[in-house]
Amino acid sequence: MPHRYDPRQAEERWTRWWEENRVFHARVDSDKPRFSMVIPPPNVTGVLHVGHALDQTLQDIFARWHRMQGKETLWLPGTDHAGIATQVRVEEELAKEGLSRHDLGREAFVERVWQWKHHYGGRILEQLKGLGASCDWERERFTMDEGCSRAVRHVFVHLYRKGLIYQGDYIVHWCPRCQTTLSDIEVEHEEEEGRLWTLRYPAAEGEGEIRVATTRPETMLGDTAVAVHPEDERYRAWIGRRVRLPLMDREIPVVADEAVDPAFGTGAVKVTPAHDPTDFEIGQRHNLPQIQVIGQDARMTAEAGRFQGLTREEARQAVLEALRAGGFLVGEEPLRHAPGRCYRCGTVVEPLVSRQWFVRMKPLAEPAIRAVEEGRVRFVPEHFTRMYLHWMRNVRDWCISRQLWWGHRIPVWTCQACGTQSASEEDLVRCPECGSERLEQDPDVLDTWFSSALWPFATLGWPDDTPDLRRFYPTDLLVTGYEIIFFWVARMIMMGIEFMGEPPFPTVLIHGIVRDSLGRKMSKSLGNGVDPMEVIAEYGADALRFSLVQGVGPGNDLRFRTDRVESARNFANKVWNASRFAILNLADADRAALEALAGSPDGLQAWKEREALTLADRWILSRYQWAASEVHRLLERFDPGEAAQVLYEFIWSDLCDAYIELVKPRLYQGGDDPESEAARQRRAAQATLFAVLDGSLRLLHPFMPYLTEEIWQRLPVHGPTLARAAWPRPQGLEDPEAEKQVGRVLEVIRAIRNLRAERGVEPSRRVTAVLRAEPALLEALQAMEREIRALARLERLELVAPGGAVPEREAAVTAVAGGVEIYLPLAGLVDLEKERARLEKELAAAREEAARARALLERPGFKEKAPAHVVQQQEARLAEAEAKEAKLLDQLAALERAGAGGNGAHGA
RNA sequence: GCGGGGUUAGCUCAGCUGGUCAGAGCGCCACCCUUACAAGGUGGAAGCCGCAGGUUCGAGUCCUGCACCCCGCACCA
Repeated sequence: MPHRYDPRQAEERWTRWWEENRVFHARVDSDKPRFSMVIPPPNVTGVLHVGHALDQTLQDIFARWHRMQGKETLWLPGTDHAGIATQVRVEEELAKEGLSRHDLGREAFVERVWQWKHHYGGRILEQLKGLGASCDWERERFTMDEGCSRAVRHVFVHLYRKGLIYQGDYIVHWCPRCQTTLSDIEVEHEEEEGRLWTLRYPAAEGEGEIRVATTRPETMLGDTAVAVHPEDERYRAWIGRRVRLPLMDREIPVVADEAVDPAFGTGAVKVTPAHDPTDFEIGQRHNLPQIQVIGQDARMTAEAGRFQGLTREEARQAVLEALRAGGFLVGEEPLRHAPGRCYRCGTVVEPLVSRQWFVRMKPLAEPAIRAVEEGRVRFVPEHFTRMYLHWMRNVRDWCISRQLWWGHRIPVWTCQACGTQSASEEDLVRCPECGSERLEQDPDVLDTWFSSALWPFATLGWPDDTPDLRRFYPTDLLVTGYEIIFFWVARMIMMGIEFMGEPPFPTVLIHGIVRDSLGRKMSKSLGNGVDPMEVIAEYGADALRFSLVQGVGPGNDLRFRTDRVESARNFANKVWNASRFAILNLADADRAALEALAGSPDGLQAWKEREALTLADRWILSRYQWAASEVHRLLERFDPGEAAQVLYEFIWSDLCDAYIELVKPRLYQGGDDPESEAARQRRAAQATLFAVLDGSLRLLHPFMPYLTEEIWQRLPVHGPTLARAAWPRPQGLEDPEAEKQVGRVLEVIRAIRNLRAERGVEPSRRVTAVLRAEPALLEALQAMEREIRALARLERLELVAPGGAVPEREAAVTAVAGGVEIYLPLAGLVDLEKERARLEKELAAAREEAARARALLERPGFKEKAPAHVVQQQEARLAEAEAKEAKLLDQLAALERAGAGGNGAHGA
């Protein structure tokens, strides 16, 4: 076994082996309890970023955990067709050939996108395999595959017939670059520096003028009114009058509307119903005409008169100039505002009036709200519930039509003969009303999220009643980031209830986003993204996974730091080397004996030489038991970050730093005679080491699958794959007495090491230690004498009962730890002054400790009201501190006598 | 404006149902290539747990107020 873990070759090998052996395949016909989960489908054009890596790692931990618990585990992978992103990608490719999609025509273009998808799409899933994701790759799905497409049509037609999908002329967000509509949540607002101009609109008749403020002067060309608040005294007289719109020479009315904020700007607002959502609504209320002055290409239309053809930006300048020239521009000031931008490309969206398809949300939202209120769907951490409910209670209708070619085409046909509009699951060739074959299908496609909303059941075969669907729906857990709670989670809940009669999952585990080391969001424009594949190449997939999980607090964002990955890599190497040590020392172990110990719930209980286990063995088994139950408990609470921390600390501190060192003397001792005491002790050590290592690898496997599988396969006894080995359950190994005693022994060892370090004793120099303690403790020290000598690097260890002789004060350095008085006779190294200083410092600490416990115990009401075990605990703490204080005082007194009688340091 | 989150060691963050909880990683100091591991070992320094009150026998841990930071939603003429 090499002395360093090499992730690369292990990862390649096991990725292949797991897949070839269908280790992650979920059988629909097994009678085991099931666990099912669907992947949040990544964008088919996408490449893995570190945010996916976190999301996938969390899911994989739960999938592997349940699989090891014997559940028939389905984790279903796939991608979504990402309408805008994919179409844009292929259009860019075409552009290099000097072509546009219109040159190809719709059919050929869509064909071309499919080709692209087959070639490049889904690379992200290959990357997921490299991360160790234990998906059932045989069940990979795509939102545009045949089954999902059928589901989409079925859903559309159902909602259409139910009156929950309607078509209407509304103002919607239009992205001039992507050339499509966007839903409300696809528009992002971020504050930036803008300007607020004040314009002067003169009265059409009579005297006066009204001043309006605007951030978009170019839209004034399409103004069809000025609005003021009905209660606003300043403008009361203006209501009903008309003003003359500059540049356009058009008379427009002044109307009163509640939507106007009298405190903002001048208190009067220009109304452009065709280019502003609020103005659109004002226009509806007052029957105002809509004049579209900006087109879908973000250039001025013919309605803009002499400004026709200019871009929005050019028009703004030109309009301002013209206004200024005409004396209509009366003010300009800076203003922070947040214009809407396309979440895909960042272009400022243009609100435009057009005919679009909408989903009526209220009827769908109500049961989805109830499901969460009644706890049938639960968010973890819980506070995301409020976010969900708040949004759902105020939800607005969802614009689902997109002016793209790549996507599910809206299954609605309009008869050119009789004008009937029909929705149909099958392609319509004949008008159901008049029988005409002159039918035209709606040109738009559906929002990608419309199909994603069906993901948990469409991927299991719905609308057919399939065995998969019956077996694996509803799923058991959804893991995703908070940024898509509205986009995806809420819509899945609505659709799941509407079409399956129950929510698609009982639990939604929400995590934060991964930021860069400075806490900034990762973005292409900043160039601060981290490529997980590069991280994997350098540190290994397990290290990346572990560093992400370790850094994750419930629902919180986390910063990606290379030093954490490095630390996780070091941990992997630590596990590797500890295992290497164990495996080397298990070479001659009795396989049959180990067999009984491997992963068996009562292996150690039933082990035939159980009585040979030492205090140290019982200690590590107890610690292991604690770690195992903690990890299990924390995973049940959906807190893998804390679980990872428990494992890290148990393996590194207890197993590696303490137990392996403690066990070395026994393992290194020879013994040709298998009946000898030495041989028995050695077998006990091997058994314990094996049982704990085997169990630890199982516990660690969901977090670091490759490393653990690679090691596990090298154990003298192992199964076909750790991925399906049994998850450790309680085995009754708790041993409080052993924990306490070994805890004290370790304290003593640390104190001796401390004394050596402070006195500058070379590590290679063997010294003698004299320990004085109560009989009960003495027994433990006696039992572990060899281990103490090894770890504290002692030549000799003398154990002395209370009152027994200890070295002369001037000839030894001393300490008190774990209830034991420690004397190190260090000829020539004793400095009485330093000794005094150190002992006094310790004494102060002990006194402080005692004082704290005493204060608590003496506090009025404490003994009466605090639970008994807490009182006992504090009493024990006080007794311990007082005992230590007494011992230190003894040592100090001895020091005084020595100091008075001698001249400090001299040989013993 | 409504809602949520955060403020704990130099840095990044854990601390669940209030009672050894003052922790980890990285960094820092000293010593050590001790036969699993220098991607390591041993020892060490370092924090009045944002501020002010309150509840309680007892509060980083619960409540109230305040300050600063972050994020949703709405508004953004």
